[in-house]
Amino acid sequence: MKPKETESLDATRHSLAHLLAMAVRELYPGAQNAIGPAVENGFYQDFDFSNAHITPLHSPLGRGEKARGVQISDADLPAIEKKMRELLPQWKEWTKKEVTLAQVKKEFAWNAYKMELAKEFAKERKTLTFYVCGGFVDLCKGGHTLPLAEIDPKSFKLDRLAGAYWRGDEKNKMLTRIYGLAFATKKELDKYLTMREEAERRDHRKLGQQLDLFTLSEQVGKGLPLFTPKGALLRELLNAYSQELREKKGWQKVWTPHITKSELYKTSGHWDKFGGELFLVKSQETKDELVMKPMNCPHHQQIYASRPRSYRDLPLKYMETTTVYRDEKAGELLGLSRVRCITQDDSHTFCRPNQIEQIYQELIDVTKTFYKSIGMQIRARLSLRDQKRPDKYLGEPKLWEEAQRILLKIAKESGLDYFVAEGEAAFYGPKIDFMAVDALGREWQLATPQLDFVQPKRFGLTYTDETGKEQTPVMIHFALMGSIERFLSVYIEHTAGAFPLWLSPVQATVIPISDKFASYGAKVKDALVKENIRVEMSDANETLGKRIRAAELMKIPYILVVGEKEEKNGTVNVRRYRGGQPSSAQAAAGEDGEIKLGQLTEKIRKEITEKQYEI
RNA sequence: GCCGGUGUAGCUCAGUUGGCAGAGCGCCACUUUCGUAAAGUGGAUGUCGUCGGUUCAAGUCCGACCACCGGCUCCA
Repeated sequence: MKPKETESLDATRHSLAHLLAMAVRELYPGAQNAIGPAVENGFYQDFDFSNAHITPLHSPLGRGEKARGVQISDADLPAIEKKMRELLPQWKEWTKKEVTLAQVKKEFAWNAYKMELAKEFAKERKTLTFYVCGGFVDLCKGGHTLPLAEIDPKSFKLDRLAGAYWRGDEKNKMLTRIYGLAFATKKELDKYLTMREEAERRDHRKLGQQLDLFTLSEQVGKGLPLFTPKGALLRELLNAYSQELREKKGWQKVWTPHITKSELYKTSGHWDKFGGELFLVKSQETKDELVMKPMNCPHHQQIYASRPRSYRDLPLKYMETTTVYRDEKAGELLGLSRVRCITQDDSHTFCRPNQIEQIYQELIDVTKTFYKSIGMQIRARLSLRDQKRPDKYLGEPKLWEEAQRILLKIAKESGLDYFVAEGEAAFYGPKIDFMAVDALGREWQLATPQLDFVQPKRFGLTYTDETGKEQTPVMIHFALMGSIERFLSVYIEHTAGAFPLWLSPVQATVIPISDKFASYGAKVKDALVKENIRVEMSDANETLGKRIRAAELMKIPYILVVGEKEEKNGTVNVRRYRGGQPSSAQAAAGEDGEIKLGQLTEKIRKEITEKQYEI
């Protein structure tokens, strides 16, 4: 979409927020409306219904019996939407009027929220303006271009109800927010709704259940997922690959415990920042104040500090896949995407400043390879500190500038598609975030190499340089997938559960046409097992169609049908996931259809080893 | 945490104004042995989220709690 069109669409969305306010105030006299900007896909308006009542005209229930305080639910949205459409034709022209605070008070004395804003704006010496349309007056800074009456009444829709704190502050009163969706045309609105349905179909929580990958138990606790054999296999395969790629570049596994004295995080600086998120552990034997580890960097630094280091030892590359624990707010937990036990494929590298570039290059290489193998595109976000708020960050400004200069150079030279985001840096250093783009076009922050000059200094880490002087090493944090749980939530939705062959928990299923061919089926299965291919054989007690359907629903990449013809020729009839019944043309091209057993195992083996992305 | 919604069989869901808890899939048994997305017959399956209240009678009405879902920066 061109910027100009976006602009006018936003103006329309903002205007619709005004219309929404009018509709609500007609149906619920006394309802106070608050803010109402355009948002990503539509608009919203916050309301306080505590002084509202339903007009008798619209609801006989409202008559006197509950004069004050109305509760509304999703069921009321259609009526409000209908009212909006009714009012729409009158919204022909926008009139702007500059007003004084006194005039605002005269119009909006009943609306505490409008008054609060108006008083504030007056104090800031902003010009107060009214915008009037369709006979509806509202305090507004403007931005209305189109006569609302001209839009397609079907191009917008009220979406859902939500609670929202007044001005986004949880100390304030919670208002009822009504969200609407609006697009330039009905067609685009429908397209968006279809996309959202698709996202729902791909919801990792749903697929996790359908494909038997993980489960949540009330008895275990919120945000603590349990992985089934298939899910655990997925985790292991991904992690093994993540570690294998780094192992090839010199990273070495280390191991650290899951609980630690809280002292460690006081030294690292995490206590002040994340103290509230720590799970506390009580020792019955000692007086130690223990916590579940929320991250691994301090532990890895203790390994570094365990003996004197020379510049010849650097870079020192540690990696560890381990679970850390964070006590997230209950309302923020969600499937696998927000959990309280987070498994990181973590690594920490200690190096000299002049080695940073090389390490980054290695990490970028690893990242590119990994994401290519799983079929996701990546983009890099260069996260720098907010220039205006230096107090948010630890460390000397000079080190920051140097670090930011280095990262910018690396980003430019890596050939990565990158963009700069100010104010997104970690408190201890700038970083490059890799954003993965999923099948629905959504972007997710996953892999993140982060440069850290602060922690090594705090822990007093040193190495002896070639002149015999003590120096502080630089530390680079890096997790390829970030958190495996969160990564899986994204990846399940990206693939809709149809994983590439090398990651499929079950790679092939053998389906003998009938019991008569079960022994040949077993032979085929054994041949695949011998090649370390994950294969199952279905029980011939069900009809062929039903077994094929079951295999398709479980998204098994290779469906191998064997019957009389196959047994006689020593072949297998290959049907790929979602490929339908193999045609003779495919067979001729050597793709699906009849294929010699030996050729099949070779073909599958090769596909697995090459980790080709094929869904 | 807060606002709104939902909670009935393993899964997806029905259950009118309060009156003997249901369907499909799955599961189990038997029959069928099949050539590419659901064979047939029969059977088992429930603390209707939990606790309390109203009632002759509660899945249904009232209250509290729990879990899950949508949302809570984007300043008229």
